[in-house]
Amino acid sequence: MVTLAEVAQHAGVSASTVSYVLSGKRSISAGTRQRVEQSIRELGYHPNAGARALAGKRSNIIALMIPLRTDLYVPVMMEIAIAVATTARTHGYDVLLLTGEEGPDAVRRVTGSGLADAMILMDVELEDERLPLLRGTDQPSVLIGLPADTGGLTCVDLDWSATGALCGEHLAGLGHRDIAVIGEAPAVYERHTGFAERTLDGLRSAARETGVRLLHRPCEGGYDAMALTLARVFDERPGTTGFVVQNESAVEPLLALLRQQGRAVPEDVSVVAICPDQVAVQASVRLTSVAIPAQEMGRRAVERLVAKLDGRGGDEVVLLAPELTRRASSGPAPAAD
Amino acid sequence: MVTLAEVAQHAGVSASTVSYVLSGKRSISAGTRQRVEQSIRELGYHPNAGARALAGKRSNIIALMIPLRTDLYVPVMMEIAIAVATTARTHGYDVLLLTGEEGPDAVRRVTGSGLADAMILMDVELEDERLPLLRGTDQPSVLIGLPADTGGLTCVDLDWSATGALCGEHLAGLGHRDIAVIGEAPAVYERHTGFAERTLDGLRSAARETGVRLLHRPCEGGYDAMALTLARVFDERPGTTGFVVQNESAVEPLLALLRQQGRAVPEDVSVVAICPDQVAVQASVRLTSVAIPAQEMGRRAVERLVAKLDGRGGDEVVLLAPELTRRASSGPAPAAD
DNA sequence: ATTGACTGTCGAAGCGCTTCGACAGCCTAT
DNA sequence: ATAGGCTGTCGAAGCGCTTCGACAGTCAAT
Repeated sequence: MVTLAEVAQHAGVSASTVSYVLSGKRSISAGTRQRVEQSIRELGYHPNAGARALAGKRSNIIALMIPLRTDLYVPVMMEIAIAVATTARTHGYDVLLLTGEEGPDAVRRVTGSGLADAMILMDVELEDERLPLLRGTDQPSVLIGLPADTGGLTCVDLDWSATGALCGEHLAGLGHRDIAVIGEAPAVYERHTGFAERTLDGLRSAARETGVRLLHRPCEGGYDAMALTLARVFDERPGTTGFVVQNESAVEPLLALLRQQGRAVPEDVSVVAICPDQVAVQASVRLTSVAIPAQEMGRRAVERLVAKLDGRGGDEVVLLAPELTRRASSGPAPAAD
Repeated sequence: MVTLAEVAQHAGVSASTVSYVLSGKRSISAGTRQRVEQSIRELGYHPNAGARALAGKRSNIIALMIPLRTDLYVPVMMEIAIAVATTARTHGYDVLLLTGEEGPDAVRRVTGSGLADAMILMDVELEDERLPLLRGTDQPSVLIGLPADTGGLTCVDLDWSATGALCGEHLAGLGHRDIAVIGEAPAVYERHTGFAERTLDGLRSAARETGVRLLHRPCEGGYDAMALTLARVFDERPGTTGFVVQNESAVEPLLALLRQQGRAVPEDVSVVAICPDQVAVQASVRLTSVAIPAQEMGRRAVERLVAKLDGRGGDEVVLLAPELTRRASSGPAPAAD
């Protein structure tokens, strides 16, 4: 293993000079710089991360805490994680992967040990038990997701309430009067995940303003669960002509079941999905949808975090505006019989 | 920030004693140990990771290199990543997330800087450009996936060739004579990803031995691509009654298209999928499938790696035996007309 | 009693880096 | 000619930990 001292010797300068060439924190003459850089290349020198962290009091590592569950939006989580890792690298940071398993202890451990300089938390619940810890430390952090109280926190999220409203308004604007919302699994609501509740809020207020009737049904994914849910929906509201689906694994089952029941999309029934674009275009009917901008969420989170690490900017809530893309699954409500 | 020295002072012992209490590398009297542990708890001490890495020459970090692409088996990748992170924690390691983006440079950087003690590589190609680097370093590594030449490497993977054979034998055993293989996207074969080619090899040799005809067609996922592919298959081999699908995003489209064409599953056509169990049971027809044991692959990879780090065991190729679960999508071939 | 082997603890060195203060050499303004 | 200010480089201290060798004390065997 090559050390700074060896590079210094090879280049005929002192260790501190090499360090300053590397960090750029003091001016170095062009000649010296070139000689040092040459030596670094020739010897294949890589600064030792541990020594750097110890002496410099920064690890250049960002911790990313992802949910342990694989029941929820897996591709979205993955896309966020990859965007975080990629963006972090462009700022000179590496990413440490933590699962939710350890819970608040992971926050303590990472903060306390100086393993990471900062952290990004995903899958934030409305009353998340990790929040007091974050507020109580001076280590920068960014949440992807919105807790109930955002005071003293930096958050990045899709504006779910606007997303719900957008879906509601779209269907209402097409003349639908009875709308069913196929939501995430019941467990998601039970643990008070912000995005699910907020979407519902947005839908409700849109419904109120447009005089539309809303029926919300949580739904585990898959065919069987969806079949049951759908039967109940039509049972309770036979006149339902609009669907908003916020559950990736219910999308395709819903389309198949509607087809099977002889309800044409979009002639008889309109469907709006809240899902990644890829899912929307790969479905059996190209879906009108509000995209989940996973990549952008990951990127923005890192950028906010790096800004904080550089002492730029403070706490802030970044809400990304939803965009509805009209595709083939939504159209005017059929004339009432 | 609390340091070792402060803990030592608080407990009335020397720093080295505290260190030995922590590491257990020398015997400590029960009384001293308790006093030290008490002080650690009271002060909320966490050893500084950088200092540890520097002095101990181990970072207790495992690097995990995941593919940048999100076009391939995303849930599988995610599940592996989570299993790796979870298993690593139980052995006292954290996980550093690297994307394939940096390519071989990432290997150099991590190895050279001592950032990680070892690494796990996913999405290994048959002639992967990272392999020479791994062979040339004494840092332990494990591949998830099998390159062409496994000499001097430790690999963990599903036995894809056996998987292909198992699928072929299952369908042949049910009397099917014409089998179509719906594979991954053409790009996957072009970049010589081992698992895709090996599965095909297994299928081919099973076909040879059972006298079955095989038609292999790569396929991008989604409905449109699948529709095109399916049309070509029946065009070329009208008598096809068995399908093997190795492409998550083609599974549901295939089922829908078959249904649409009036071909009943499993009465007219049998389908065997190679996919995670969750996909198999959530599909519109519960699919006979060979599961991709993502969790186990992640777990085994970490365990092999930890063994190597502890100086136990050397290079080894671990092939997990495939298991075919018979569900509702496969049955006897229909009598020939 | 004396030796020898353990046990439990300590002090000090050192891991590879960053950073602070010092200073030589040079240039510009007086 | 001299003071003052830059620029570029160096030496040394120190970050918080691990680990090695030393050693005081205890106990069993001679």
